[in-house]
This record gives sequence, structure tokens and C-alpha cells, in this order.
Amino acid sequence: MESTSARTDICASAPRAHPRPAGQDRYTISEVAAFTGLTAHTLRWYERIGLMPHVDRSHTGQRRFTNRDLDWLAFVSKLRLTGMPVADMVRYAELLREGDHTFEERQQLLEATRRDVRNRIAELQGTLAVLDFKIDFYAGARRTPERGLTT
Amino acid sequence: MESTSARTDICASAPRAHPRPAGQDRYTISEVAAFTGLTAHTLRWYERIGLMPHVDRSHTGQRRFTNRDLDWLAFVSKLRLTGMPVADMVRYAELLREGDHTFEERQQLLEATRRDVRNRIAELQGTLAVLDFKIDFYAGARRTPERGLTT
DNA sequence: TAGAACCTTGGAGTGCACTCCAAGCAAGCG
DNA sequence: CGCTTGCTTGGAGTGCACTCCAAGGTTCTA
Repeated sequence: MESTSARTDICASAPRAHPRPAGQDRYTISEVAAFTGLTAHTLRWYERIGLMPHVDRSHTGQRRFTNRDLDWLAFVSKLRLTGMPVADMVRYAELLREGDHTFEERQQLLEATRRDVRNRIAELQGTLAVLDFKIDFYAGARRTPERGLTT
Repeated sequence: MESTSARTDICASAPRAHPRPAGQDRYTISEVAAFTGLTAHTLRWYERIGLMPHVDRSHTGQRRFTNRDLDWLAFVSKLRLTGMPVADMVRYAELLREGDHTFEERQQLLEATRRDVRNRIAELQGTLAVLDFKIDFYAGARRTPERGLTT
């Protein structure tokens, strides 16, 4: 669990996941919920805990998200898939808000995350091997039915 | 998110993860905790919720785990890594207890799990691509420092 | 201008997977 | 035998990541 030089030639363009209407830059919370797959509740919660880099408001106080916010949310959603704790993502968001002098720490955080993701992939491939082994056994036992496997 | 014919040529032997002393077949709960990395609390909890296929007891009622139990726990630990809900693992354990006529359902459950794991790996590889992209950006910006990336 | 559908807030509730506790019995050693 | 360490139970507590609620203000469509 350390090797696996996972190739990443798919989708190596700029991180823009969910389709969104062109020429618009102010979205209500429910529009953003539709684009990202997150609920409005979750979006408000993200803002509360400091995971959103301060969202714009209309003159009456309603949230108006921008394309930049959508980019950020797409990135956060990717990180979420890795099982990265929300607290760590908040940390990264804080570093961004603090400006240029956190550059190096951000880079290190990203690199640590990448190591975690690679390890995670290696683990999953190990599990896949076990599943393949067991499924092969089931397929074999189907042809010569005799005993029912103990795990 | 559906492709990725993940190769699984590593560790494709019989599923036996943690080293254990030869010629022994009765382990106390703390020994099992040491071998598996699970806590004694968790092992008791697994039994309570029906995830252990009925553990043997000493004449005074203390648990005595067997090598077969260790095999099962190794398998469960693998499944746990995939993020499979405990309830689903309990379901599989129930099917095992119910005997031969659940053979097909068990096979299907394993195959569904394998699909999930493959999808998970594909997702992670997508995330890895995003991380690589961003880390490359950071490395480039280090050589020509000018602006600090917005996500 | 009415009504429906949407948005706001703080705080409380949910589900999962553990994790711990207290009180008491069991096992092994000098 | 006494002592320490380990094991037993049901039930309560924890941490995470949401998820929902009530009461009220806003925006859109007819």
C-alpha cells in the first residue's frame, strides 16, 4: 500500500464539473443546489462553518452566488469524495482567505491530500482483488455445486 | 464515471491480511483486537448487531475467537475500507447464516459491491486529476510568482 | 395586488459508526 | 489467598456531516 502510479490522463482540463448557463454570474441558493447536487441547507451550513469564501448578498440580504463560488464548490465536492474531513477543507479555505503568504502551506496541504488519495486508491484495489477472488470462487462453485463458502 | 478497467494483479492470493500465531485457534477479545486493529468495544458491538457469525464462548462465558473468525474480520475490514455501510455487511452475514439457498443473493451482493468499488476508484482518479492540475499550477507559480490562485 | 414559491435565521434533531462507563465476575501469578 | 489485569453486560455518550424546523421577510407570476 504505497505504490500504484495511477495514471490521470482523463479530464485533466480546468476543474469545471457541473454545467451552468453562460453569461450569468448571480445565482440563488436553489440554483446552486441544482447545479452542485448539494442541498440549500448544506450550502448555508458550509458558509456558517467558514468553508465558503464569503458569499455576496442582494440588497435585501439573500445570497447571490457567483461562477467563482461554483468553481469552489466543484472543487470542494471533489475533495469530499476523497473522504477528506470538512475541517481540513475549512483549513484550506482559511489559508486562501489569508492571502499570498500561505502559498506554501496550501501547496503542502494539496500534496498531502494527493498522497492520501493515492493510498486510498491502492487500498481499494486491494479490496477489489479480494472481491474478485471471492466472486471467482462463487462462479466456480456454481459449475460444481458442493459447499457454500464460509465467508 | 463508469469505465476504468482497474487492474488487480497485486495480492490476488487467498484473503489473509493480519499475521497470526500458527497452531492456535482460540483467541481472547484483546488478542483479536491486537491482530485486527479493531477495538474490543467494536468487536462486541459487531457481535451485538449480528455482524459476527456467532462467536464461541469459554465455560465461564468469555469470548473465544477462532481463526475462521479472524478470516471473517479480515474480510469485513476490507469491506469497511470501501465505505460499505455496516448494515449491508450485516445483511451478507445473515445470508451466510441462512445457508446454501442464499448463494445467488450473496453472489449478487458481492458483484454490486465490486461495481461500487470500481466506481469509487474512478471517482478518486478524477479527483487525483484535479489535484495534479492544481499542484502543477502551484509548482509553475512558484517559478513565476505573480498571483495566488483563487481556489 | 394577491398568492405561491422562495429566501432568511439560530438552534435543535438525525443517522451512522463507533466509544465509553459502571458494576461485577474471571484468570493468572507469587 | 490476594492482587492485578482482563472480560462481561446494557445503556448512555461522542463526533461527524449534515438535515430539519418555525417564524417571518422577499420575489415572481397572474
